[in-house]
Amino acid sequence: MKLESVRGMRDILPEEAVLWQRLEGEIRALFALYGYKEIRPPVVEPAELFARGVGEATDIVHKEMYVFPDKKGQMLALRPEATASVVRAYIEHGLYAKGDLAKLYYLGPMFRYEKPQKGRQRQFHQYGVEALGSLDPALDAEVIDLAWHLMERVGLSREGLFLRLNSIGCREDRPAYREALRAHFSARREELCADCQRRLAENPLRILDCKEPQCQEAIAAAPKSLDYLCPSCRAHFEELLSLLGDLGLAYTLDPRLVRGIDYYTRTVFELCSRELGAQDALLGGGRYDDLVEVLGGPPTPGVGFAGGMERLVLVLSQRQPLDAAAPDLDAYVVPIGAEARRKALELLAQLRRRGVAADLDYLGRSLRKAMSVAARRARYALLLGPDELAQGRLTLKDLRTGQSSSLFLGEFLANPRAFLA
RNA sequence: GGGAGCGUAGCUCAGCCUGGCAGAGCACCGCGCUGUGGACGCGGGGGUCGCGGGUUCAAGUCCCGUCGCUCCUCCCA
Repeated sequence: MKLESVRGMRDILPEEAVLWQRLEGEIRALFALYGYKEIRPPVVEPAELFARGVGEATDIVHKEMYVFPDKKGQMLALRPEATASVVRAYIEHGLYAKGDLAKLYYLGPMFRYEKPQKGRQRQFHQYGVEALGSLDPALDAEVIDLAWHLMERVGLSREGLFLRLNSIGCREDRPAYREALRAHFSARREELCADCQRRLAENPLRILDCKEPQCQEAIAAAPKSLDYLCPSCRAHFEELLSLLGDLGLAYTLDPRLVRGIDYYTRTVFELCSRELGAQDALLGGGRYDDLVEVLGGPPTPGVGFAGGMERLVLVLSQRQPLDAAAPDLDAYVVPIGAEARRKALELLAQLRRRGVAADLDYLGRSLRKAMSVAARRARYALLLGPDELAQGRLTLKDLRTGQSSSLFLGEFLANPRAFLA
């Protein structure tokens, strides 16, 4: 039997990994710029954490979570998202007792058992931030500013993106809104699709998300969560909109935006790309003011977002195809003859100790072939043959211009950087 | 979970409809050029045609199953 990677879990090969490294670097740098510190929770957690945190009834937990017993029968889960883990760690280590906001970020693999397709894998990677401990709408605005800033930083223009924004209110507002939706849709039950008739009983909020044409009219006429906000939630949302205006950040109010995780309260948002297909959400997030308490900590509000690495890589690489031929070395050493090769190994070791990225041929290729590899991988070739050995020199060839020059080995090694501009 | 399309060389794909020697381009290796890459020419290596079963004198081609990928639905990152 041929061994292959598990369905929905793919290899990121060196060519693509270059882009991943660049993105991860920019993400870390930007998060640090906003005062977020990295946290690395485990990939495996008690299954119950997600059942309680994300919500037993959500698709993510109910249908898509990898759950398995360990050798003692404890039910574990591969994390389907990281917010619940971060909050668990926040409570477990008493981070709320440090007397300040906890601003945390993470980067890593998540797992959901779904049908794989473009922009959706079973093992995928998310980056995200969580700010725990303040209800200030300025923090919502900061998180959204960070999201926009990150997109700009990695090279995505504002024109190709749009931010969907909504407020779904706090837990006091929810029952009244749910009833209003139920009343509205019950009256028009006949025009709803089969799925939505079922949702009517289970969770009428979900109907807003439906894309069936036959449901659109009823959805358009549905009561909006914004009309059911309590005075404090309304004030919070209005302040957020005003702050976004000050920061010049575009948004589209979307009364249909509900999101698929139970812990959200008040602000919810998604940043989407116009250049992707069905899976167009690059990142999504919002407030979760009850989550810390639900997971056993002191009442603590929180806000954050999570973005998908794969989707970012997808958008970026479809605008700018990956360059497989990009040189990865400063210099390629090309020895001629057995004696020169011994000397070349020594030269190579010294170059690397001086911070010069260098390599040589280990496949016994011909000089011609070695030069061709050199041209592909490095800007400079360092030739070392009997002639050079006799004089204590080496030949430096600039592979871009084709110009060669002869240098004394000692002089070159004293400061190789000076010759490898 | 439901629907559609596609799996042939490392990569991109042709061949399948209408069964009859497994192909092209790129990449790789060698030589022309034994101390110098990109161009050119000549030559070469590489394949259980995704996997399993069936029909047939004969299956890459037709049928069934299965696995994988892609798209839609769904869900979301």
